[in-house]
Amino acid sequence: MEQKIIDLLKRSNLSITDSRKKILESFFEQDSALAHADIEDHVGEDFDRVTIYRTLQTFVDKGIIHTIPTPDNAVLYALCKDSCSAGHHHDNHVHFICDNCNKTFCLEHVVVPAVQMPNGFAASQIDMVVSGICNYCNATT
Amino acid sequence: MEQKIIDLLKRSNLSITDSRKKILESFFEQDSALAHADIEDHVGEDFDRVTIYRTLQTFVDKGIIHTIPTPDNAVLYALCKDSCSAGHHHDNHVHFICDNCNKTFCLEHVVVPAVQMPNGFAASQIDMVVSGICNYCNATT
DNA sequence: TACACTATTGCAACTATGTTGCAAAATGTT
DNA sequence: AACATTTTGCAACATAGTTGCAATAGTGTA
Repeated sequence: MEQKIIDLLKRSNLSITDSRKKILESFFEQDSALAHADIEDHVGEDFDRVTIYRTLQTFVDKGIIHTIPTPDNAVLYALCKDSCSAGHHHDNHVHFICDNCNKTFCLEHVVVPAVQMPNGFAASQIDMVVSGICNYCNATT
Repeated sequence: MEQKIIDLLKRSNLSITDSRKKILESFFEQDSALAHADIEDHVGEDFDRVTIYRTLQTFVDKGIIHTIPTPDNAVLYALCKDSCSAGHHHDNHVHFICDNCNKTFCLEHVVVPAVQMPNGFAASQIDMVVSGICNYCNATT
């Protein structure tokens, strides 16, 4: 784990710091997307709020994580797959928010469908967020 | 216009107040969706910030307006079509954000397509936000 | 390993956004 | 017009996010 994280930082041309390691760790330990507050909880008092903001921004810039739009307007972050590179996200999958456990997942294999735009409108990016009940909650109720 | 607004308020079982009239007016004068800040600009110093928050919330509850999720996590509001009623929004159209003029539009006639969910996931609501260039900006550049 | 250079962090202060309780004012009803 | 009910404005508070700057830690080089 430790080595995996260090490799990822090196590959992204980032220096290896405690905060970056700890924050990336949060993402690897969790299969769902994380809000800023979740990360603050995970890293505890070790790091300043501002450091977390800046670190997340750095990770987004380098293509390590991506942000997820949510209907309730909270900012969520999730790990990018390997096909993302600095400044160029390949984030065309559907995101899923569970109404029960409130976790957000990247449905990596569900591609956002194309839609026919009205005359004059040109689409460059499409975000699709589905909410409902996730597979874990469905299995346990 | 004045009468149209009063009728709408009456139909929604809301009392007719200056702030509600002025805020509804903002929506009727503008064909695109409005952020809280836009409304604050439009109504000027006439009303308290808190009043605007509460009025918008009331309108959402009564099915007069609906919120739009945006990728940059700003809250936007737009008028509902007549098919919306209190507590029951029929908001299954696609929303469009122009990268040029930054306005947000409801594409009333573009219905959100269905997507195949992975095993175990049950969808109850789907939000789709498209960004690109709107018809007005395309026509004038 | 020690040095110097650069990048990163923490702190403090600030802005923006949104919420709550309560008293005052406006609205609707009789 | 008088009353009961809503709605509003104010003040205070809570949360989220940003910026400048000095202190600190990380990196490459000798």
